[in-house]
Amino acid sequence: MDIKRLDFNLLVTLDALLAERSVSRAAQRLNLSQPALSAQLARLREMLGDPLFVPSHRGMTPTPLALGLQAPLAAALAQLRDVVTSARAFDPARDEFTVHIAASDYVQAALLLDFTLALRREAPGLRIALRAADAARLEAQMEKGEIDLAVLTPDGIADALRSRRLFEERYVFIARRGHPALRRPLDMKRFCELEHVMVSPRGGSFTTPVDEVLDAQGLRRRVAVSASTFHAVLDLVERSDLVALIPARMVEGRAVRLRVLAPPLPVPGFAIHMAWHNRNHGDAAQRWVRERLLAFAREAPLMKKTEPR
DNA sequence: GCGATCAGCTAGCAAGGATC
DNA sequence: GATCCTTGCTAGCTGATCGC
Repeated sequence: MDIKRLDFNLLVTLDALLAERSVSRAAQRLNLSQPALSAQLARLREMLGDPLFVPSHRGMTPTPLALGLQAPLAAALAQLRDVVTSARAFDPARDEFTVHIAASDYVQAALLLDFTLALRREAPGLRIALRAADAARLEAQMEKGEIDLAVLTPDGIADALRSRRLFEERYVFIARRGHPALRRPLDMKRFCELEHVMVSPRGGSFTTPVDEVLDAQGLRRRVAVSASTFHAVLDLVERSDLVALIPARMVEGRAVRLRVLAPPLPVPGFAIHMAWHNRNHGDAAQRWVRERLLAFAREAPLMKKTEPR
């Protein structure tokens, strides 16, 4: 094949078709009309000597050749984007851009809200869209450009994504100020007798790794409420005699209403990473946001002290 | 609802001629 | 030889339409 005759726009078209599996949706994605994209597909078919996509019940199914091209094509286009975007100068004080960040309610409260305010001071033209993280769909959302950056635990990050550790988190024990059970020191027996509220992001679960640690010691705590967000946990603990183990960063600034103690048993903490797609790796604006987030996460004040039990 | 095709339109490009 | 203008061709677009 003579590369001088190759229309590189057709490779972008093929990439969009492989992502969307539909001529109409690929056309929408590229801001072209459906006939224009259909014609480009016809030229791709002629160029590669393969049907590339065959009609199926809903949309188009890629042929083995098209599927085989998907990964190397995506990598090549990402490299091309790197070449172009890294050459573009980026000025946070003047440029206008939007970044879509996916994270859990914990990460949003513990890190991203303050980060958003700090970032806006440096980049007034910046728009930030905070979205709920869905680990199962994350890679596809990033591939489509719906999500630029995700902040989550490493087990939710697909191998194909790039990632970097932001910080380590630990759990603290919380109860409302004036809780009658905490007039005496908190030991394991009292810890297990108290009524707990825990987080189950997918809903319905009443056990966490803490319960496995307790189980190994032949102990059991009473989980009375399972909530879907950490905010609900904080609210319930502040308004009742329920207690909870909660990531330390969640209780920053709540010392007036809450007592924060070290847990009476070793509770494994967790790491928070940021993840991004190869397509954004070289983009100057995206890179700036990632660098600022990394610096912010490592500088952000973390409640290091807990009351003595 | 979807992809493919057609007719008509526009923009870009190469070739050829005129002018300096 | 360089530059400018005209002309014809081609690629690619859109809206309309067809068949599945």
